[in-house]
Amino acid sequence: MELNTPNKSHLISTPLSQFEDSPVFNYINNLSPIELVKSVHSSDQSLNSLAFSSPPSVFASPKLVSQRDTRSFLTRRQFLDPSKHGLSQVKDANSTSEGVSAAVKLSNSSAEQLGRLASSSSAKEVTAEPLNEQLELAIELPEALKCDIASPDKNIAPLDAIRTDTETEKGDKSNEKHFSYESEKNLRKICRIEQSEDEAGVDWVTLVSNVADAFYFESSVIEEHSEEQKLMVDPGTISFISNVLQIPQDNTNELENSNDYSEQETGETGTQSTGKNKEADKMPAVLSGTLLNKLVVNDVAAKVDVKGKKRESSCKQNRIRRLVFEMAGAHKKETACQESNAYPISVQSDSEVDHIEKHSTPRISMLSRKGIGLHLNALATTSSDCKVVKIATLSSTRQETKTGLVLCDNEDKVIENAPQTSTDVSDDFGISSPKVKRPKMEHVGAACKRCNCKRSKCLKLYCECFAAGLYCIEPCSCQDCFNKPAHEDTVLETRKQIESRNPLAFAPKVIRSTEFASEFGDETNKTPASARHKRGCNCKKSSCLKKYCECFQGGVGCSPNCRCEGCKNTFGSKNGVEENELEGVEPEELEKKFSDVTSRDMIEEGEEEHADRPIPSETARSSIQLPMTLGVRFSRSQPAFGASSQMCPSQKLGKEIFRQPKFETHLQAIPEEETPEVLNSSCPPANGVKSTSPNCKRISPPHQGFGSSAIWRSSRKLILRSVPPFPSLNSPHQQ
DNA sequence: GAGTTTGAAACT
DNA sequence: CAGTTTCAAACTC
Repeated sequence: MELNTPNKSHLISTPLSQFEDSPVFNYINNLSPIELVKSVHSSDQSLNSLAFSSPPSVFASPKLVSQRDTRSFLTRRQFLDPSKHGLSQVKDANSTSEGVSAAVKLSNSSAEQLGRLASSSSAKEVTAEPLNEQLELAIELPEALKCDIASPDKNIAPLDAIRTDTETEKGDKSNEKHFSYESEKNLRKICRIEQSEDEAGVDWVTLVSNVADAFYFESSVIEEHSEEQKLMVDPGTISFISNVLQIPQDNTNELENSNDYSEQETGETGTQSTGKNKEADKMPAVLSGTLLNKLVVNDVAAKVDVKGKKRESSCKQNRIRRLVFEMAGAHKKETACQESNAYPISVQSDSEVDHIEKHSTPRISMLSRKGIGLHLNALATTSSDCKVVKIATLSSTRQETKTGLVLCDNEDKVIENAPQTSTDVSDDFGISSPKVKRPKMEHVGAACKRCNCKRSKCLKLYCECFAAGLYCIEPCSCQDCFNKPAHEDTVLETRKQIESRNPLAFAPKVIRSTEFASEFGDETNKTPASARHKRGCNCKKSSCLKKYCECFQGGVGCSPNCRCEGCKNTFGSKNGVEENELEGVEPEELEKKFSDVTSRDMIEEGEEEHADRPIPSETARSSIQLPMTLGVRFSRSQPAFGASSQMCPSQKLGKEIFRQPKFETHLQAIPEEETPEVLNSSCPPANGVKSTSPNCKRISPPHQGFGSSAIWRSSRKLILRSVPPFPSLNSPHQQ
């Protein structure tokens, strides 16, 4: 456990100094204050590696970078804190006796460093230790740390937090391997959880709907507000945050308990953790590892956590949340949606959390997946980066773990599978209608995605799971599947090969309208869909009115890039001309078509169509976009990703810019969070689904989120009324 | 659930 | 780059 600590300090200290000295470092710092901070943090903990390593693709977008920076603070802190805490904790533990071994392990120097870190992160909690050079690093952190410190529970929390941290670290170290391996399990579990969520979904949905406002608020708070502010803002939020933060720790604890990493006190919480919890915990741990942000939060949470033992339960939730946060933070940061998502959760009281846990977890899982997936993808692509991170800490190591890859993948797929995502989303929300759920169970599975590959070994893009960057899981009916953690190397290699051939192979297929517009110009804008398929479709017989069409499947209109024949994409024909044709053909026909396809699928309930079937592209878009933004979850997801890349990868833009994005991913993972644009485009169906669901309320937000342009038009009404979302996408025959 | 259709992915 | 084959999802019955 502690083994790493000395090394860490080592690694961290040297690298940092070096980096700082390097011209490059200076240059970077000059670029933006935020970066400077990052650098500092990173230096402190080795997070740097993370920061640097941060998945390129994901971070590619400048926006993301900025956002990240902000989050990077958090994440860094988290890392640092955890490690710090761990150290500090160790010290404390020593005093207490628990951490003795740890303390012993820690060399004086290492201990000092750790203490420094700890002090920086959470001065109160950690006794002020002599700050050395590292203090500088700490200094940068201060604000964030202060926030943590600010946490009311400091006094109390510290110990717990520390313990948890230490435990987490221990657990992490010991478990790192486990994580990698377990990560998948966790993911799967998450998926399962999601499914289970559906059951509880209703409550969750209600919560979500209720909290929607809070979400926005949250997001703003989280992102913008300093930690201190957070504390100031709301105990509840704080608790939430703390929970989130704690999750890792708690998780670690739980993990330890479950895993036998009992080295320490796991006893307190550990026993409680049930199988689910364990799973969830594991997942979180992994996630936490991957997500620095989570870590940061964790620190705070730890402090806050002190309050209650609810943590245990909350921890699980928190873990999930973390994932969400991480996802949001890492990916979107900006996207209010994510935050909102996270926030809502955070806002909830522990009891609420517990109550929600089930629900939230699934979502989270979804989100996490996405987020993770994205990260993972980035990581996968930049595995090296991840490795670098390892130096930092357990968390980093965790990131390295393959799980990350898995997650990333998931996201990708999700993104791609917009339609499914929609369904997934609906599921998430979905909780809503039971009807939806069932049909979606597939989706649920889809959420995780399920494939049915027989000859591709799930190592080709034919495999949705693989294409999405996800590992195949139980729900899959694939044969001779190599897309499993056990074959990680193979998977990664295959991915590389595919990417070498087509760098965008794993990039999101759908691109936002904006991006799109920028690239294509007005035309794209004209198209109804808010987003476009990056490569475009090549449909000849489906008229782009069936899921065979990726554009349609993604819930986006066809673009000039499409080589489709007889395009009648209800989301927007590839050419204005065609649209015109359609339109010209007649609004009526369009309506019919749209209604037939979309409406049928989407709007079953009726009136909706009204809305607007015709939907002028623009109107649709506008409506769509709005929804997206509104859709807490969705909006976030995309923004974050979009900005960063993950979410919305505009395909054309390039994976680099946006990786994630497949519709499905959005939907699946997060209807809430990520769905964003992509989802919007693709999601519509999902939305529709949800909307249909009895829980229209819930749905509405999602709808927004989904925002497929076309959908949205109808969505307006749909949202309010319960529209069946997308037609084909979700349901189906399904129906 | 089996069979067909479809279009992307992969291959040549 | 174009043509063909392979593949698995989407769809139909």
